Amino acid sequence: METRSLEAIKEDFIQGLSQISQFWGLPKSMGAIFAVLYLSPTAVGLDELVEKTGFTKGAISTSVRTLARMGLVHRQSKIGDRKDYYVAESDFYKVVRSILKGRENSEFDRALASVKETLGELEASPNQERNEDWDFAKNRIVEMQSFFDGLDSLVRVITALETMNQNTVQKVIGILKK
Amino acid sequence: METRSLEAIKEDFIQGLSQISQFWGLPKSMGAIFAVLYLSPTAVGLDELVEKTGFTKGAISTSVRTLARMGLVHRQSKIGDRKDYYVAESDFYKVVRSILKGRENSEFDRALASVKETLGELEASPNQERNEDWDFAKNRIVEMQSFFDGLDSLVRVITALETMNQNTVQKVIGILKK
DNA sequence: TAGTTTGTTTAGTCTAAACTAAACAAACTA
DNA sequence: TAGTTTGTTTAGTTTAGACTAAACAAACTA
Repeated sequence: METRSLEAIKEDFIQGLSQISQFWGLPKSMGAIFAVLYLSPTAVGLDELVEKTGFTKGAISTSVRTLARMGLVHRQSKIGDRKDYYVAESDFYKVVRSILKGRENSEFDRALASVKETLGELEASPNQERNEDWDFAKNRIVEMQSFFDGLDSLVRVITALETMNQNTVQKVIGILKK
Repeated sequence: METRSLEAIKEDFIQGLSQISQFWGLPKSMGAIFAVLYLSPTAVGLDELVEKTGFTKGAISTSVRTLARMGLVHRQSKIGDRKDYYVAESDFYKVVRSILKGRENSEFDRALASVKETLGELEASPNQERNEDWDFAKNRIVEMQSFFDGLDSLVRVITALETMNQNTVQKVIGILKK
């Protein structure tokens, strides 16, 4: 088997995370940036990110801020240096919880609220509208609500956890298996 | 409060699910189609979906097939009628498992495989490449692997479940809380 | 056979948003 | 003060992919 330089391998990794990023509907630049930071033992500045990823300053600037908002990277300052430096968050469980937390006020919740609103409107319908079709729709929407409420409780519990790690996952797996 | 006709309320619900669909990076048409089917007590044909959603035949045809592949809708035939009819899957837990199952051979797994490949290449590096930078990268990628492996086991267990319902979720929440 | 009724495929359009290049702003330095 | 070094914003380009319109295919019907 042919062996390759560490730099070449890192470049492949960057491409890989870019693909994953794009698969999840996120900008490819975000995956690339995270990949660079994740494999770097030291904090990395914006200009170095430009160099390593091939994106422009503007793209990096906006993407890295989004990453920071999601909790995937952290911004650092060095004393006597006005450059910003970035490091990757390497605790993925922390990342998961950070992303779940950022869910509030999101487009997602607004859309879900509209589903809840549908239920309210149905219940406010005058009696003569209440045929079998109405009953069916009402029941369906109530079912959907209760599913989403379950998910919501789950997310709430996860974000409230003080710690979360491999062991947490193992415990859950244990419960599900039996 | 003003009351509205059942049809008007349904239209709002269709818009709501279209939004959610788009939020998750899926075509809006998929959300709209599912909404129509979900609120319909009877199976619905392609032409009726066109009418109720406002999308063209082509769009409905492709979107509804994708929905079927994901397990969100089911195709039905009526004897002596060569039209296809569709119904919504109303058990969302079933949907979740169906989606998790369909994960194999997906773009996601191919990307993850490339991460695994990165690890293989690192381990095949000649000794003179192995400085602190190499060590750091190797450890980081091993950590990432183990996170994804944990997720993978979890998904595997979920897809293997014979049943999954509100109660399952409640049990998990119970575990996490304590 | 030609004509219908259905669903699929294809070629092209339109839109959203990621990205580039360059102007800008802010904080420092000589 | 003018000049640097940094990050951000903006105007415009590019691209991906959802969607439309129309051709097509397949299965039936007269």
